[in-house]
Formats: sequence, structure tokens, C-alpha cells
Amino acid sequence: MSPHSAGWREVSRAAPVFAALGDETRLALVARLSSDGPLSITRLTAGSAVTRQAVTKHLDVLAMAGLVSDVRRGRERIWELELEQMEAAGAYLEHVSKRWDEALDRLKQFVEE
Amino acid sequence: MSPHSAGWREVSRAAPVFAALGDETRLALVARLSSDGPLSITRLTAGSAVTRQAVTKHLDVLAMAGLVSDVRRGRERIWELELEQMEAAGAYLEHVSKRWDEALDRLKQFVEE
DNA sequence: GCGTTATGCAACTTCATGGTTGCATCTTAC
DNA sequence: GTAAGATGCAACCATGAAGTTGCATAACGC
Repeated sequence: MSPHSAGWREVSRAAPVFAALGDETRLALVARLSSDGPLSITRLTAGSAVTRQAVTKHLDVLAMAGLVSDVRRGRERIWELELEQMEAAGAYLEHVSKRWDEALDRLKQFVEE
Repeated sequence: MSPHSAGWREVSRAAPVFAALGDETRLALVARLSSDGPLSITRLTAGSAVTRQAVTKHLDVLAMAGLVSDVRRGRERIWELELEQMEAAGAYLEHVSKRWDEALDRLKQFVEE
């Protein structure tokens, strides 16, 4: 696809979301939140293999992609999932799959003619 | 999540797929294939911003993640999408979303009691 | 056979990412 | 008000990923 054709914007929006999910530590954080609900940085760190600082960085990356958001509660910072972007990513995958099927249909049609 | 709790294997399977999709160039290749059908490396390179070698590397990454596969046809190598992994990724996203909703329900229940 | 086209291989550069440690700051609980 | 707990900030290191260039090889077309 050329950088100027239709669909480019979709790609450049979806990529950062997938990139954010494409790290085991981050995906584990997402999994942890999804099963246990909103959690503080310290609680997320306990149960992760890495440092609190590393967890903080990963949460920042997820936040940049719009996958999580945080709320201050006293001295702690509570993180929770933000499903919008995840649903958008899922929709994108479905879209790609559907177009692929159509492309194969066109190809089959072409071969048969 | 601890590295030994349930769900860890899912995470370590899903992460590489998302990682493969988390690059604009690669996602553009996927988009191109999905709209135009199976294509050779040269054809994929025309319409991409980068070198043929770069495209080849990206296709290799996508192949490692099980997202594409190739077939030789004479002197060219034809690449096509492999939807299985993409559908698995979509299913994973749905799973996470569902568990998050349930976690919020439990939380609400807990607060009300 | 020979030029052209399509791809493969390898070395190399650059830069972002994941991770760490050390110290500062801010809340909260007594 | 003071100690302990939760987080913020910054410097630093190591590795891998993305991209390039240059050359080698293999398959067509005529």
C-alpha cells in the first residue's frame, strides 16, 4: 500500500496498539488487570518478574497506546484497562481477515474465467 | 500474574503475534496482502517506502509469527496471509475484554455489600 | 548463451527499547 | 513530626530491531 492510498491512516493508528501489546511483560500486565481489576503499581510489580520502574515504563507505553488509564488515590496510582483501543484492534483484525477472503474469491473468479 | 499461574502460556503465545503486527511497515504489508491477494516480494516492495531487503526481513518476521506463508513460483516467492494466528489474536483480545468486565462486576458487587 | 529479472546472503550503522540503580518526593499512620 | 510506604525522576547500560549497501545466485525470455 502506498503511503497515500486509502487505509493508511488505519494502519498508522492500529500499529502502536499492537506494538504496545507485543511485549510479554506488558501483555502480562494487561492479563493481570483483566483478571484482577484495577491495581496499583506496587501490586502489579508483585507478581511481575521485573522492577517497579520497569513496570511503570510499561504502563506508560500502554497508556500512550490508549490501552490503560490511571487514577490517583492517595499516595498510590491505580491503573485500569481501557477497552476502546483493544476493541478497535480486534475490529481491525476482522477487517483484514474479511478483505483477504474477498481477495481470494476475486482470484478464484479470475482463474476460472 | 506470576510466570507459573494459569494464563501465562496464552500470553507468551499471543505476544509475538502482536509484536509482529506492531510495526507500521509490517502492518502495511498485511493490509496490502489482504486487499490485493497473494503477491511477490518485488510487487510488495513497489508500494512500500523501504528497500526490498527490508521488506524481506519484515515478511520473515511475519512468517515467524505464523501470520504469512510463502510459496515459490519459478524465480519468485509468493506471499499470502495465514488467518489462523490473526483470528487467535482477535480471540485473545475478546477474552481479555470479557474478563475485565467480569472483574469490574465483582468489584461493584464488593463495594455494594 | 546472455542479458534481465527476482531473490538470497552478509556486513554494517543507527537508534529505540527494556532493564537497571540511586536518590528525591509525597502520603499516611501513629 | 517522624518513620515507613508508594511513587517520581534521571542517568546509565546492553541488546535487538530496522534499515541500508554490495555482491552472489538462480530462473526466464529470446
